[in-house]
Amino acid sequence: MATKCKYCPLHKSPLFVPHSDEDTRFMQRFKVGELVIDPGTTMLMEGSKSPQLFTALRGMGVRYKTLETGQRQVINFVFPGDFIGLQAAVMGEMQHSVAASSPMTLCVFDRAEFWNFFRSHPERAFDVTWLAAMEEHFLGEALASVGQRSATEAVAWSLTRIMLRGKATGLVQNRTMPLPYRQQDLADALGLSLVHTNKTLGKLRDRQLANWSDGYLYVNDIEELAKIAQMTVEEPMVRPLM
Amino acid sequence: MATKCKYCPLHKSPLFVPHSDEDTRFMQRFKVGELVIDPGTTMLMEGSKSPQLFTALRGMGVRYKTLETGQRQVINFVFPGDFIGLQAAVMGEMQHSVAASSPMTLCVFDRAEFWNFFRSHPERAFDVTWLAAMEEHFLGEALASVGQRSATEAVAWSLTRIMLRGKATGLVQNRTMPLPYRQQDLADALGLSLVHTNKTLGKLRDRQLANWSDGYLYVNDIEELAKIAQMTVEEPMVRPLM
DNA sequence: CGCTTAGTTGACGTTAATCAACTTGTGTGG
DNA sequence: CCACACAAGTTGATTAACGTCAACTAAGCG
Repeated sequence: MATKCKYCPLHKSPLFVPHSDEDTRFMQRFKVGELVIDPGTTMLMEGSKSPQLFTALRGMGVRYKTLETGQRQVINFVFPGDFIGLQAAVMGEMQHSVAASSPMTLCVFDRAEFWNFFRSHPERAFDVTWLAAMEEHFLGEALASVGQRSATEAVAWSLTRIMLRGKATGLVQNRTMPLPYRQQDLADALGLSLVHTNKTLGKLRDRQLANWSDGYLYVNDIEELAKIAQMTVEEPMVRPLM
Repeated sequence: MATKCKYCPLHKSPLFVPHSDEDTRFMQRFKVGELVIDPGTTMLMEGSKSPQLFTALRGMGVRYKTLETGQRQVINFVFPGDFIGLQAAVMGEMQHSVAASSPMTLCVFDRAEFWNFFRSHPERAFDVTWLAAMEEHFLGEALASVGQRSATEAVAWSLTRIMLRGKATGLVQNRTMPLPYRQQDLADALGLSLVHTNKTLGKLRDRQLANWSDGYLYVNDIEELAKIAQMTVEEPMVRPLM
Protein backbone atom coordinates (compact mmCIF):
# COMPACT_ATOMS: atom_id res chain seq x y z
CA MET A 1 0.00 0.00 0.00
CA ALA A 2 1.55 3.23 -1.15
CA THR A 3 2.27 5.95 1.39
CA LYS A 4 0.00 8.96 1.01
CA CYS A 5 1.92 12.20 0.52
CA LYS A 6 -0.07 13.54 3.42
CA TYR A 7 1.69 11.03 5.68
CA CYS A 8 5.09 11.27 3.99
CA PRO A 9 7.72 10.52 6.65
CA LEU A 10 10.14 12.97 5.06
CA HIS A 11 7.91 15.90 5.87
CA LYS A 12 9.03 15.59 9.45
CA SER A 13 12.65 16.24 8.60
CA PRO A 14 13.82 19.84 8.99
CA LEU A 15 16.05 19.29 5.97
CA PHE A 16 13.12 19.93 3.65
CA VAL A 17 11.06 22.99 2.88
CA PRO A 18 7.64 22.30 4.40
CA HIS A 19 4.80 21.66 1.96
CA SER A 20 1.59 23.60 2.06
CA ASP A 21 -1.58 21.49 1.95
CA GLU A 22 -1.95 22.57 -1.64
CA ASP A 23 1.60 21.40 -2.40
CA THR A 24 0.89 18.05 -0.83
CA ARG A 25 -2.30 17.59 -2.79
CA PHE A 26 -0.53 18.53 -5.98
CA MET A 27 2.34 16.10 -5.43
CA GLN A 28 -0.17 13.40 -4.56
CA ARG A 29 -1.82 13.90 -7.93
CA PHE A 30 1.54 13.68 -9.62
CA LYS A 31 2.50 10.51 -7.79
CA VAL A 32 1.58 7.34 -9.65
CA GLY A 33 2.86 4.72 -7.24
CA GLU A 34 5.61 3.37 -5.10
CA LEU A 35 8.55 1.18 -6.00
CA VAL A 36 10.24 -1.14 -3.53
CA ILE A 37 13.56 -2.58 -4.61
CA ASP A 38 16.33 -4.77 -3.26
CA PRO A 39 19.98 -3.83 -2.87
CA GLY A 40 21.81 -4.09 -6.16
CA THR A 41 18.80 -3.26 -8.29
CA THR A 42 19.32 -0.58 -10.93
CA MET A 43 16.38 1.80 -11.11
CA LEU A 44 17.69 3.99 -13.93
CA MET A 45 20.21 3.13 -16.63
CA GLU A 46 22.59 5.47 -18.38
CA GLY A 47 21.17 6.15 -21.83
CA SER A 48 17.65 5.14 -20.89
CA LYS A 49 14.64 7.33 -21.63
CA SER A 50 12.87 6.43 -18.47
CA PRO A 51 9.19 7.35 -18.37
CA GLN A 52 9.50 7.73 -14.62
CA LEU A 53 10.84 10.08 -12.03
CA PHE A 54 11.50 9.15 -8.44
CA THR A 55 11.94 10.56 -5.02
CA ALA A 56 13.89 8.36 -2.63
CA LEU A 57 11.61 7.76 0.32
CA ARG A 58 13.64 5.21 2.25
CA GLY A 59 17.05 3.61 1.76
CA MET A 60 20.24 4.61 0.00
CA GLY A 61 21.77 4.20 -3.41
CA VAL A 62 24.48 5.38 -5.78
CA ARG A 63 24.56 7.36 -9.01
CA TYR A 64 27.37 6.31 -11.31
CA LYS A 65 28.78 6.44 -14.79
CA THR A 66 30.60 3.63 -16.53
CA LEU A 67 33.52 4.51 -18.79
CA GLU A 68 34.37 2.68 -21.98
CA THR A 69 37.13 0.86 -20.14
CA GLY A 70 34.64 -0.53 -17.66
CA GLN A 71 35.85 1.71 -14.86
CA ARG A 72 33.09 3.16 -12.75
CA GLN A 73 32.80 6.69 -11.40
CA VAL A 74 30.38 7.11 -8.55
CA ILE A 75 28.84 10.56 -9.03
CA ASN A 76 27.24 10.73 -5.62
CA PHE A 77 25.35 8.90 -2.96
CA VAL A 78 21.55 8.93 -2.94
CA PHE A 79 19.78 9.68 0.33
CA PRO A 80 16.14 9.83 1.36
CA GLY A 81 14.53 12.91 -0.13
CA ASP A 82 16.69 12.97 -3.24
CA PHE A 83 14.99 13.54 -6.56
CA ILE A 84 16.03 11.02 -9.21
CA GLY A 85 15.69 11.18 -12.95
CA LEU A 86 15.63 14.89 -13.64
CA GLN A 87 18.09 14.50 -16.49
CA ALA A 88 15.84 12.09 -18.32
CA ALA A 89 12.93 14.44 -17.75
CA VAL A 90 14.54 17.56 -19.19
CA MET A 91 17.25 16.21 -21.49
CA GLY A 92 15.40 13.13 -22.66
CA GLU A 93 18.01 10.64 -21.55
CA MET A 94 19.85 9.69 -18.37
CA GLN A 95 23.55 10.45 -18.39
CA HIS A 96 24.25 8.19 -15.45
CA SER A 97 22.80 5.11 -13.79
CA VAL A 98 21.23 4.88 -10.36
CA ALA A 99 21.23 1.72 -8.25
CA ALA A 100 20.09 0.79 -4.77
CA SER A 101 22.68 -0.07 -2.11
CA SER A 102 20.13 -0.93 0.56
CA PRO A 103 16.48 -1.89 0.28
CA MET A 104 14.78 1.22 -1.09
CA THR A 105 11.32 2.66 -1.37
CA LEU A 106 10.76 5.20 -4.12
CA CYS A 107 7.87 7.48 -4.92
CA VAL A 108 7.15 7.18 -8.60
CA PHE A 109 6.09 10.16 -10.69
CA ASP A 110 4.99 10.18 -14.28
CA ARG A 111 7.38 11.92 -16.58
CA ALA A 112 4.65 12.71 -19.07
CA GLU A 113 3.13 14.98 -16.45
CA PHE A 114 6.38 16.81 -15.96
CA TRP A 115 5.78 19.46 -18.54
CA ASN A 116 2.29 20.24 -17.20
CA PHE A 117 3.85 20.41 -13.85
CA PHE A 118 6.30 22.94 -15.09
CA ARG A 119 3.70 25.14 -16.71
CA SER A 120 1.03 25.07 -14.08
CA HIS A 121 3.20 25.43 -10.98
CA PRO A 122 6.01 27.88 -11.58
CA GLU A 123 7.09 27.83 -7.96
CA ARG A 124 7.51 24.07 -8.10
CA ALA A 125 9.32 24.42 -11.43
CA PHE A 126 11.59 26.83 -9.66
CA ASP A 127 12.20 24.21 -6.99
CA VAL A 128 13.23 21.71 -9.62
CA THR A 129 15.73 24.19 -10.98
CA TRP A 130 16.93 24.82 -7.45
CA LEU A 131 17.59 21.11 -7.05
CA ALA A 132 19.48 21.00 -10.32
CA ALA A 133 21.61 23.95 -9.27
CA MET A 134 22.23 22.30 -5.91
CA GLU A 135 23.33 19.14 -7.63
CA GLU A 136 25.68 21.18 -9.76
CA HIS A 137 27.08 22.77 -6.63
CA PHE A 138 27.63 19.43 -5.01
CA LEU A 139 29.36 18.00 -8.06
CA GLY A 140 31.68 20.99 -8.06
CA GLU A 141 32.63 20.17 -4.48
CA ALA A 142 33.19 16.55 -5.38
CA LEU A 143 35.35 17.57 -8.29
CA ALA A 144 37.45 19.73 -6.00
CA SER A 145 37.82 16.81 -3.63
CA VAL A 146 38.92 14.31 -6.21
CA GLY A 147 41.13 16.85 -7.93
CA GLN A 148 42.80 18.60 -5.04
CA ARG A 149 42.60 16.56 -1.87
CA SER A 150 44.94 13.76 -0.77
CA ALA A 151 43.47 10.31 -0.17
CA THR A 152 43.11 10.90 3.56
CA GLU A 153 41.54 14.31 3.06
CA ALA A 154 39.18 13.00 0.41
CA VAL A 155 37.97 10.10 2.51
CA ALA A 156 37.54 12.36 5.52
CA TRP A 157 35.66 14.83 3.34
CA SER A 158 33.33 12.13 2.11
CA LEU A 159 32.58 10.75 5.55
CA THR A 160 31.99 14.24 6.90
CA ARG A 161 29.53 15.08 4.12
CA ILE A 162 27.72 11.82 4.61
CA MET A 163 27.51 12.34 8.35
CA LEU A 164 26.15 15.86 7.95
CA ARG A 165 23.53 14.69 5.50
CA GLY A 166 22.74 11.77 7.77
CA LYS A 167 22.24 14.08 10.70
CA ALA A 168 19.98 16.39 8.73
CA THR A 169 17.94 13.42 7.57
CA GLY A 170 17.59 12.06 11.10
CA LEU A 171 19.59 8.90 10.46
CA VAL A 172 22.14 9.52 13.20
CA GLN A 173 21.80 8.11 16.70
CA ASN A 174 24.68 8.09 19.18
CA ARG A 175 26.98 9.55 16.56
CA THR A 176 26.28 6.50 14.45
CA MET A 177 24.38 6.09 11.19
CA PRO A 178 23.69 3.24 8.80
CA LEU A 179 25.94 3.32 5.73
CA PRO A 180 25.11 0.43 3.45
CA TYR A 181 27.86 0.91 0.87
CA ARG A 182 30.90 -1.14 0.02
CA GLN A 183 34.40 0.27 0.27
CA GLN A 184 34.52 -0.15 -3.49
CA ASP A 185 31.72 2.41 -3.82
CA LEU A 186 33.67 5.00 -1.88
CA ALA A 187 36.82 4.17 -3.85
CA ASP A 188 34.94 4.69 -7.12
CA ALA A 189 33.54 7.96 -5.84
CA LEU A 190 36.95 9.34 -4.96
CA GLY A 191 38.96 7.91 -7.83
CA LEU A 192 41.08 5.82 -5.46
CA SER A 193 41.92 2.13 -5.60
CA LEU A 194 40.01 -0.20 -3.33
CA VAL A 195 43.15 -1.19 -1.47
CA HIS A 196 44.24 2.36 -0.82
CA THR A 197 40.75 3.33 0.29
CA ASN A 198 40.74 0.41 2.70
CA LYS A 199 44.08 1.41 4.19
CA THR A 200 43.01 5.03 4.46
CA LEU A 201 39.83 4.05 6.28
CA GLY A 202 41.98 1.93 8.55
CA LYS A 203 44.16 4.91 9.41
CA LEU A 204 41.16 7.06 10.27
CA ARG A 205 39.90 4.23 12.43
CA ASP A 206 43.26 3.90 14.22
CA ARG A 207 43.29 7.64 14.82
CA GLN A 208 39.80 7.32 16.32
CA LEU A 209 38.38 9.79 13.83
CA ALA A 210 35.85 7.65 12.04
CA ASN A 211 34.89 4.03 12.19
CA TRP A 212 32.96 2.62 9.27
CA SER A 213 32.37 -1.09 9.59
CA ASP A 214 29.54 -3.61 9.39
CA GLY A 215 27.36 -1.12 7.58
CA TYR A 216 27.54 1.60 10.20
CA LEU A 217 29.52 4.80 10.33
CA TYR A 218 30.56 6.15 13.70
CA VAL A 219 32.14 9.58 14.00
CA ASN A 220 33.11 10.78 17.43
CA ASP A 221 34.05 14.37 16.64
CA ILE A 222 32.91 15.66 13.32
CA GLU A 223 34.80 18.93 13.69
CA GLU A 224 38.02 16.97 14.04
CA LEU A 225 37.22 14.92 10.96
CA ALA A 226 36.33 18.02 9.00
CA LYS A 227 39.67 19.55 9.97
CA ILE A 228 41.48 16.59 8.44
CA ALA A 229 39.33 17.05 5.35
CA GLN A 230 40.34 20.72 5.07
CA MET A 231 36.73 21.77 5.00
CA THR A 232 34.38 23.85 7.08
CA VAL A 233 31.37 22.22 8.65
CA GLU A 234 28.10 23.72 7.47
CA GLU A 235 24.60 22.46 8.00
CA PRO A 236 23.21 21.23 4.68
CA MET A 237 20.93 23.80 3.08
CA VAL A 238 17.21 23.33 3.50
CA ARG A 239 15.98 21.96 0.20
CA PRO A 240 12.72 21.48 -1.66
CA LEU A 241 11.17 18.04 -1.56
CA MET A 242 9.49 16.65 -4.66
CA MET B 1 26.86 50.33 -27.95
CA ALA B 2 25.15 47.18 -26.79
CA THR B 3 24.37 44.51 -29.33
CA LYS B 4 20.65 44.11 -29.97
CA CYS B 5 19.42 40.59 -29.35
CA LYS B 6 18.00 40.74 -32.84
CA TYR B 7 21.54 40.93 -34.18
CA CYS B 8 23.08 38.53 -31.69
CA PRO B 9 26.03 36.84 -33.41
CA LEU B 10 25.39 33.62 -31.52
CA HIS B 11 22.07 33.10 -33.25
CA LYS B 12 24.00 32.09 -36.34
CA SER B 13 25.61 29.14 -34.61
CA PRO B 14 23.87 25.79 -35.10
CA LEU B 15 24.85 24.92 -31.53
CA PHE B 16 21.89 26.87 -30.21
CA VAL B 17 18.17 26.33 -30.40
CA PRO B 18 16.89 29.07 -32.73
CA HIS B 19 14.88 31.86 -31.11
CA SER B 20 11.44 32.81 -32.33
CA ASP B 21 10.91 36.55 -32.83
CA GLU B 22 8.91 36.50 -29.64
CA ASP B 23 11.82 34.86 -27.78
CA THR B 24 14.20 37.47 -29.08
CA ARG B 25 11.94 40.33 -28.03
CA PHE B 26 11.54 38.79 -24.63
CA MET B 27 15.26 38.33 -24.06
CA GLN B 28 15.84 41.88 -25.26
CA ARG B 29 13.50 43.14 -22.58
CA PHE B 30 15.33 41.04 -20.00
CA LYS B 31 18.72 42.32 -21.10
CA VAL B 32 19.88 45.39 -19.22
CA GLY B 33 23.26 45.96 -20.81
CA GLU B 34 26.57 44.68 -21.93
CA LEU B 35 29.78 44.18 -19.99
CA VAL B 36 33.20 44.27 -21.60
CA ILE B 37 36.07 43.00 -19.48
CA ASP B 38 39.78 42.35 -19.72
CA PRO B 39 41.54 39.04 -19.17
CA GLY B 40 42.00 38.32 -15.50
CA THR B 41 38.87 40.16 -14.42
CA THR B 42 36.54 38.27 -12.10
CA MET B 43 32.89 38.76 -13.02
CA LEU B 44 31.39 36.65 -10.23
CA MET B 45 32.87 35.78 -6.87
CA GLU B 46 32.23 32.65 -4.83
CA GLY B 47 29.89 33.63 -2.02
CA SER B 48 28.61 36.74 -3.76
CA LYS B 49 24.91 37.46 -4.16
CA SER B 50 25.31 38.97 -7.56
CA PRO B 51 22.33 40.97 -8.79
CA GLN B 52 23.29 40.05 -12.31
CA LEU B 53 23.18 37.16 -14.70
CA PHE B 54 25.25 36.89 -17.82
CA THR B 55 25.47 35.19 -21.14
CA ALA B 56 28.95 35.02 -22.61
CA LEU B 57 28.74 36.72 -25.97
CA ARG B 58 32.42 36.78 -26.94
CA GLY B 59 35.60 35.47 -25.33
CA MET B 60 36.44 32.71 -22.90
CA GLY B 61 36.77 32.30 -19.17
CA VAL B 62 37.00 29.84 -16.29
CA ARG B 63 34.73 28.83 -13.45
CA TYR B 64 36.63 27.79 -10.34
CA LYS B 65 36.47 27.11 -6.65
CA THR B 66 39.17 27.94 -4.15
CA LEU B 67 39.77 25.52 -1.26
CA GLU B 68 40.75 26.54 2.24
CA THR B 69 44.32 25.60 1.47
CA GLY B 70 44.43 28.03 -1.43
CA GLN B 71 44.34 25.28 -4.02
CA ARG B 72 42.14 26.01 -6.98
CA GLN B 73 39.81 23.65 -8.79
CA VAL B 74 38.75 24.76 -12.23
CA ILE B 75 35.15 23.56 -12.63
CA ASN B 76 34.96 24.16 -16.33
CA PHE B 77 35.79 26.45 -19.18
CA VAL B 78 33.36 29.16 -20.24
CA PHE B 79 32.61 29.52 -23.94
CA PRO B 80 30.45 31.90 -25.96
CA GLY B 81 26.80 31.13 -25.37
CA ASP B 82 27.28 29.91 -21.80
CA PHE B 83 24.86 31.15 -19.18
CA ILE B 84 26.59 32.44 -16.06
CA GLY B 85 25.22 33.05 -12.60
CA LEU B 86 22.34 30.62 -12.42
CA GLN B 87 23.40 29.47 -8.98
CA ALA B 88 23.18 32.95 -7.55
CA ALA B 89 19.79 33.35 -9.21
CA VAL B 90 18.19 30.26 -7.76
CA MET B 91 20.25 29.49 -4.66
CA GLY B 92 20.95 33.07 -3.67
CA GLU B 93 24.70 32.78 -3.72
CA MET B 94 27.44 31.74 -6.12
CA GLN B 95 29.26 28.57 -5.17
CA HIS B 96 32.15 29.25 -7.48
CA SER B 97 33.90 32.20 -9.10
CA VAL B 98 34.00 33.09 -12.77
CA ALA B 99 36.85 34.99 -14.39
CA ALA B 100 37.76 36.03 -17.91
CA SER B 101 40.76 34.43 -19.62
CA SER B 102 40.50 36.52 -22.76
CA PRO B 103 38.79 39.83 -23.40
CA MET B 104 35.09 39.08 -22.95
CA THR B 105 31.77 40.61 -23.82
CA LEU B 106 28.82 39.59 -21.67
CA CYS B 107 25.11 40.20 -21.98
CA VAL B 108 23.85 41.38 -18.64
CA PHE B 109 20.46 40.33 -17.30
CA ASP B 110 18.73 41.54 -14.20
CA ARG B 111 18.38 38.91 -11.54
CA ALA B 112 15.36 40.64 -10.02
CA GLU B 113 13.49 39.86 -13.22
CA PHE B 114 14.41 36.22 -13.01
CA TRP B 115 11.39 35.12 -11.06
CA ASN B 116 8.99 36.93 -13.38
CA PHE B 117 10.77 35.30 -16.18
CA PHE B 118 10.16 31.95 -14.60
CA ARG B 119 6.48 32.54 -14.06
CA SER B 120 5.55 34.17 -17.30
CA HIS B 121 7.52 32.00 -19.68
CA PRO B 122 7.44 28.37 -18.62
CA GLU B 123 9.15 27.19 -21.76
CA ARG B 124 12.08 29.48 -21.05
CA ALA B 125 12.07 28.35 -17.44
CA PHE B 126 12.29 24.85 -18.78
CA ASP B 127 15.29 25.89 -20.85
CA VAL B 128 17.01 27.18 -17.74
CA THR B 129 16.47 23.85 -16.06
CA TRP B 130 17.73 22.14 -19.16
CA LEU B 131 20.93 24.15 -18.91
CA ALA B 132 21.33 23.27 -15.25
CA ALA B 133 20.86 19.58 -16.03
CA MET B 134 23.36 19.87 -18.86
CA GLU B 135 25.86 21.44 -16.53
CA GLU B 136 25.32 18.61 -14.09
CA HIS B 137 25.92 16.14 -16.87
CA PHE B 138 29.11 17.84 -17.85
CA LEU B 139 30.40 17.95 -14.30
CA GLY B 140 29.75 14.23 -14.02
CA GLU B 141 31.94 13.69 -17.06
CA ALA B 142 34.64 15.87 -15.61
CA LEU B 143 34.49 13.97 -12.35
CA ALA B 144 34.91 10.71 -14.22
CA SER B 145 37.91 12.17 -16.02
CA VAL B 146 39.67 13.40 -12.95
CA GLY B 147 38.81 10.28 -11.01
CA GLN B 148 39.40 7.54 -13.50
CA ARG B 149 41.63 8.70 -16.30
CA SER B 150 45.44 8.80 -16.37
CA ALA B 151 47.13 12.15 -16.95
CA THR B 152 47.52 11.55 -20.68
CA GLU B 153 43.94 10.41 -21.04
CA ALA B 154 42.62 13.31 -19.03
CA VAL B 155 44.53 15.92 -21.00
CA ALA B 156 43.46 14.31 -24.27
CA TRP B 157 39.88 14.25 -23.01
CA SER B 158 39.99 17.91 -22.17
CA LEU B 159 41.46 18.97 -25.48
CA THR B 160 38.95 16.84 -27.36
CA ARG B 161 36.00 18.36 -25.51
CA ILE B 162 37.33 21.84 -26.08
CA MET B 163 37.86 21.18 -29.76
CA LEU B 164 34.34 19.79 -30.19
CA ARG B 165 32.83 22.77 -28.44
CA GLY B 166 35.05 25.07 -30.47
CA LYS B 167 33.88 23.48 -33.70
CA ALA B 168 30.25 23.77 -32.72
CA THR B 169 30.75 27.42 -31.81
CA GLY B 170 32.48 28.17 -35.11
CA LEU B 171 35.84 28.98 -33.56
CA VAL B 172 37.78 26.39 -35.53
CA GLN B 173 39.56 27.17 -38.79
CA ASN B 174 42.09 24.82 -40.34
CA ARG B 175 41.81 22.47 -37.38
CA THR B 176 42.95 25.32 -35.19
CA MET B 177 41.11 27.36 -32.59
CA PRO B 178 42.07 30.09 -30.13
CA LEU B 179 42.61 28.80 -26.60
CA PRO B 180 43.52 31.66 -24.29
CA TYR B 181 44.20 29.67 -21.13
CA ARG B 182 47.39 28.99 -19.21
CA GLN B 183 48.68 25.48 -18.65
CA GLN B 184 48.01 26.14 -14.98
CA ASP B 185 44.28 26.44 -15.77
CA LEU B 186 44.22 23.04 -17.39
CA ALA B 187 46.27 21.58 -14.54
CA ASP B 188 43.78 22.96 -12.02
CA ALA B 189 40.90 21.57 -14.04
CA LEU B 190 42.35 18.06 -14.08
CA GLY B 191 43.85 17.95 -10.61
CA LEU B 192 47.35 17.59 -12.01
CA SER B 193 50.48 19.54 -11.19
CA LEU B 194 51.58 22.23 -13.61
CA VAL B 195 54.82 20.41 -14.36
CA HIS B 196 53.15 17.14 -15.12
CA THR B 197 50.54 18.83 -17.28
CA ASN B 198 53.29 20.53 -19.22
CA LYS B 199 55.12 17.27 -19.82
CA THR B 200 51.92 15.53 -20.83
CA LEU B 201 51.09 18.25 -23.33
CA GLY B 202 54.64 17.90 -24.63
CA LYS B 203 54.13 14.19 -25.23
CA LEU B 204 50.89 14.76 -27.13
CA ARG B 205 52.73 17.33 -29.21
CA ASP B 206 55.60 14.93 -29.95
CA ARG B 207 53.10 12.29 -30.97
CA GLN B 208 51.51 14.82 -33.34
CA LEU B 209 48.14 14.45 -31.65
CA ALA B 210 47.56 17.95 -30.38
CA ASN B 211 49.59 21.09 -30.35
CA TRP B 212 48.57 23.80 -27.94
CA SER B 213 50.96 26.74 -27.96
CA ASP B 214 50.90 30.50 -28.26
CA GLY B 215 47.22 30.60 -27.42
CA TYR B 216 46.11 28.27 -30.21
CA LEU B 217 45.10 24.66 -30.18
CA TYR B 218 45.72 22.56 -33.26
CA VAL B 219 44.36 19.04 -33.52
CA ASN B 220 45.07 17.11 -36.67
CA ASP B 221 42.86 14.08 -36.11
CA ILE B 222 40.29 14.42 -33.39
CA GLU B 223 39.25 10.77 -33.62
CA GLU B 224 42.79 9.77 -32.83
CA LEU B 225 42.92 12.11 -29.86
CA ALA B 226 39.57 10.86 -28.60
CA LYS B 227 40.88 7.32 -28.79
CA ILE B 228 43.75 8.21 -26.47
CA ALA B 229 41.18 9.82 -24.17
CA GLN B 230 39.11 6.62 -24.07
CA MET B 231 36.02 8.51 -25.15
CA THR B 232 33.62 8.49 -28.04
CA VAL B 233 33.29 11.60 -30.17
CA GLU B 234 29.80 13.06 -30.13
CA GLU B 235 28.61 16.35 -31.46
CA PRO B 236 27.68 18.61 -28.54
CA MET B 237 23.95 18.67 -27.97
CA VAL B 238 22.03 21.61 -29.35
CA ARG B 239 21.31 23.85 -26.38
CA PRO B 240 19.07 26.75 -25.46
CA LEU B 241 20.57 30.22 -25.56
CA MET B 242 19.65 32.73 -22.91
C1' DC C 1 30.67 -28.08 2.58
C1' DG C 2 32.09 -25.34 -1.15
C1' DC C 3 31.31 -20.98 -3.35
C1' DT C 4 31.06 -16.08 -3.45
C1' DT C 5 31.49 -11.40 -1.73
C1' DA C 6 33.60 -7.99 1.23
C1' DG C 7 37.24 -6.65 3.83
C1' DT C 8 42.29 -6.76 5.23
C1' DT C 9 47.32 -6.79 4.87
C1' DG C 10 52.19 -6.89 2.96
C1' DA C 11 55.44 -6.41 -0.90
C1' DC C 12 56.48 -4.12 -4.89
C1' DG C 13 56.03 -0.98 -9.00
C1' DT C 14 54.61 3.25 -11.34
C1' DT C 15 52.63 7.59 -11.83
C1' DA C 16 52.62 11.93 -10.78
C1' DA C 17 54.16 15.60 -7.21
C1' DT C 18 57.85 18.41 -5.73
C1' DC C 19 62.04 21.00 -6.17
C1' DA C 20 64.95 23.63 -8.79
C1' DA C 21 67.06 25.77 -12.61
C1' DC C 22 66.66 27.92 -16.92
C1' DT C 23 64.36 30.07 -21.27
C1' DT C 24 61.51 33.25 -23.63
C1' DG C 25 58.62 37.06 -24.27
C1' DT C 26 56.59 41.37 -22.63
C1' DG C 27 56.05 45.48 -20.34
C1' DT C 28 58.03 49.29 -17.54
C1' DG C 29 60.78 52.80 -15.79
C1' DG C 30 65.28 55.03 -15.71
C1' DC D 1 67.19 52.01 -25.62
C1' DC D 2 68.70 49.16 -22.10
C1' DA D 3 68.01 46.95 -17.53
C1' DC D 4 64.99 44.75 -14.85
C1' DA D 5 61.02 42.51 -13.18
C1' DC D 6 57.47 39.39 -14.05
C1' DA D 7 54.64 35.84 -16.11
C1' DA D 8 54.44 31.63 -18.68
C1' DG D 9 56.49 27.74 -20.37
C1' DT D 10 60.16 24.00 -20.32
C1' DT D 11 63.27 20.44 -18.51
C1' DG D 12 65.88 17.16 -15.37
C1' DA D 13 66.46 14.99 -10.81
C1' DT D 14 64.41 13.20 -6.79
C1' DT D 15 60.64 11.67 -3.82
C1' DA D 16 56.14 10.46 -2.15
C1' DA D 17 51.62 8.90 -2.91
C1' DC D 18 49.01 5.76 -4.70
C1' DG D 19 48.14 1.56 -7.75
C1' DT D 20 48.76 -3.33 -8.56
C1' DC D 21 49.42 -8.03 -7.31
C1' DA D 22 48.70 -11.59 -4.29
C1' DA D 23 47.42 -14.08 -0.38
C1' DC D 24 44.44 -14.56 3.39
C1' DT D 25 40.18 -14.04 6.75
C1' DA D 26 35.37 -13.83 7.84
C1' DA D 27 30.61 -13.99 6.86
C1' DG D 28 26.57 -15.49 4.30
C1' DC D 29 24.15 -18.76 1.48
C1' DG D 30 22.53 -22.70 -1.32
